[in-house]
Amino acid sequence: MPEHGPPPIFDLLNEIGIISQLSRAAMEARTPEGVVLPHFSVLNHLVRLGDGRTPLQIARAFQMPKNSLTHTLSGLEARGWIEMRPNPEDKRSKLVFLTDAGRAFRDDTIQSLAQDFQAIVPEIEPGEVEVVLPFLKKLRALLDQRRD
Amino acid sequence: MPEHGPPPIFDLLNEIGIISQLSRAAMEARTPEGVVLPHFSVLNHLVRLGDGRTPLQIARAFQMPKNSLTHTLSGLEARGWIEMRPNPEDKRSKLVFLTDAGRAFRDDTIQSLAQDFQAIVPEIEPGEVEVVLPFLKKLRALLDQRRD
DNA sequence: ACTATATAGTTCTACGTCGAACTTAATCAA
DNA sequence: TTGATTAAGTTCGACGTAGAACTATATAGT
Repeated sequence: MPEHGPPPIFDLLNEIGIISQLSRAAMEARTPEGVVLPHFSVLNHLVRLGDGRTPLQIARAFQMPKNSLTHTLSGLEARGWIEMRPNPEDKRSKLVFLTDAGRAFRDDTIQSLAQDFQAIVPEIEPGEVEVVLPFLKKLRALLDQRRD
Repeated sequence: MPEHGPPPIFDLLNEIGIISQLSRAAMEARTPEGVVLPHFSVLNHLVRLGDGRTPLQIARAFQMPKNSLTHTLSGLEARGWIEMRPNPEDKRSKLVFLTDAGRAFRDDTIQSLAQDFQAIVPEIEPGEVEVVLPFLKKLRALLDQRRD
């Protein structure tokens, strides 16, 4: 008598939502007052993929509305972690560059978090990551293309 | 030149954060004005695990501060989807019960979402879920116990 | 029984987030 | 070139979220 509950994707998304909450809290506990996960995420993004990007490119990478990113960038700029320069190729646009202080803060945060996650890292086996991470990327891509 | 990046858990959490955002947006697009993911999550929780629980129990299940849950419950109550009754065993406390309208809304939402996720569900293989879901539960448990 | 402490839930306040409207510049059409 | 449309970024307003303080009740210690 299959009161066939919701498909497993609901369980997955439910769990993902809670983990997202918890990891954000964990991250923000290690970070100066008013510095929030998106701040770190943007810095990390710029380090890994290179700076000199436009705000819109960054916003799209995080599936985040551009007005939200404006707010995040203004916080980063106020702390001297990024610089906004005009985009020579498009006067409407800007380019975002990391400062040395920005790189330093990003590195320090990773250090601090890695230390904080020391107890967790060993519990994660490479084999699991090999399955889970691609799966998550697939799921993200599916959700992304689903919104017309 | 090993600028050895952050450990894989950072990638995992990053991906999880974005998926959480996307799935929330997808869910709220299918839902009446002002009805937000936690509303549905709480209803779903009560259906699956049974109602007659206290707000605090629910808040803990979602790793959510109790004051946030107060807000969510008041929204559910205002829409007639739950009832709050006094807890006979503890006069400080209350018990949360589903109404018929609440169950109906939950079922309808699942229907609508399942339809919406039709394109995604087939892409998810049972074998993947068997690995990913337990992994996520483990990760959640680790993150949870990590906050002292 | 009495006091101190802990717990359930709410209120107050601050803030991150996001849709909508706006400004300015680029692109496209004729 | 001119006018219309699209794109980049900001501003404004509404709202969900969460820390801190508060009220009321329960529990523990003596």
